[in-house]
Amino acid sequence: MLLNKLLVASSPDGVRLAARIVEVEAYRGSDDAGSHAYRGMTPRTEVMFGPPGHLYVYFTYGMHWCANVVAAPGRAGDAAAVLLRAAAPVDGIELMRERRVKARRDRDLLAGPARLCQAFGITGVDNGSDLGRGPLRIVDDGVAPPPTPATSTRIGLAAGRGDDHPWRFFVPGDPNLSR
DNA sequence: GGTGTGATCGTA
DNA sequence: ACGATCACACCA
Repeated sequence: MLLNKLLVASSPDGVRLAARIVEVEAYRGSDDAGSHAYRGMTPRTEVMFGPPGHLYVYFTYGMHWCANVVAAPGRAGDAAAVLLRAAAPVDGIELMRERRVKARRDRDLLAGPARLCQAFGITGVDNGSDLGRGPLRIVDDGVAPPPTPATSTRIGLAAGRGDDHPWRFFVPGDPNLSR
């Protein structure tokens, strides 16, 4: 359960960035038509088939990066990942504002998978990085997950492409959720 | 608050 | 040809 865990990054200039994860989506593999891994492993999705706890980063719409945490698949040889969709700023808000000039208010800094990557400086060079060892980490600082996480269908999927699975999970009422 | 549209390019 | 999106314009 990633909800309410802390995403932490130390930028090159030593600034600590931290944000509390408030919205995620689960993606599976061969049984999930909405997943990049649906049609098996490709160069792009290789990391998704690898060890859990690593970062799967992909490029989409010709301009955006999005980041997933690789998870343990239901069956060996299959794939699973959790897309980081939104987070609440905790530390390093100044740097986040510099990287997200278009954000009108602070709750827009991390409210969306590509926005989150922009604020944290996550790009393709981070693909495959180990979240337990690298400059990007996910930390449990003792804040419990919401007792009853809210759920919905996943966002941005075409009809019939797994869009009916209720695999979006979020902290109910959090102001930093994606649109 | 909501809806609609263009941007921009790697992937299959 | 299309996408696990965003920003902006416009309407309410």
